[in-house]
Amino acid sequence: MGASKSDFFSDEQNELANLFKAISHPARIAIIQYLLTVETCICGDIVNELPLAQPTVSQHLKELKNVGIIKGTIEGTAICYCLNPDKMEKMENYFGGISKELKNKCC
Amino acid sequence: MGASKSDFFSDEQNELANLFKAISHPARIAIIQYLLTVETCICGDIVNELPLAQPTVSQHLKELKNVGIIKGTIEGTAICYCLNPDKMEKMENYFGGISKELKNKCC
DNA sequence: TTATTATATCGTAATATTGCAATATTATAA
DNA sequence: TTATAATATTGCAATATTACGATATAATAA
Repeated sequence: MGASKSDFFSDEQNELANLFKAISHPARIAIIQYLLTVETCICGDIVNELPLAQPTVSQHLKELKNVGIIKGTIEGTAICYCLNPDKMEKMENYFGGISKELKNKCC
Repeated sequence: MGASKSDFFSDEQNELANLFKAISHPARIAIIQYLLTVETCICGDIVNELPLAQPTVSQHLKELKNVGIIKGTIEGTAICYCLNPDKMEKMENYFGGISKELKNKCC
């Protein structure tokens, strides 16, 4: 046996879990943070911003891409990454719903 | 080498990553969901709500407890779990900050 | 005391993640 | 065409996560 009995959970539960898994690593939090500080979406040197080797950064970017949190378009030799507001909003809304619920409970 | 070069990232980046890691599994999303539907914090039978064996559920609860997302107090034979609004708010605020930033960018 | 009930911990197998060197790919420049 | 630059993929070692049977612990009930 091992990891992940996702068949027994709802699509919604699995999607949320996958989105949160994508941002559950400090390097990927840092990538998102960097994308926010850059003026436009045209970036390119994310590798130089992180204390990790190029293949490792590429892998982290792939994971963010796989769940749709970032989008990348080819811009000559470089690649232009930007955040996908829809996915960020999906996660934000999850907490929005929860904090409303919590106000009606004890604790 | 392997997992986690957390020393190279900030405390804030690591804390956020750890919080999101805690909710990056459908079972733990389901646990949070269940805690929200229960009227009061006095619960107990979370095991029966999930398609997982008792030791597995206990392990998932432990991970949520470790990062402070849930709190548990002994209530006779059972244990009363409830969500910690502070941690939920911390995650919610993270997205609040981001969606503000995103409004000023392209994409 | 001896059940019983609820939860936690231990041990272990299966699988997933992280990180990077080496190499491949892709697009432009010379 | 042959560099050069930027990013992706492959392969692999180290480590982490997931799941659960067996067992331990803690609180009440008989």
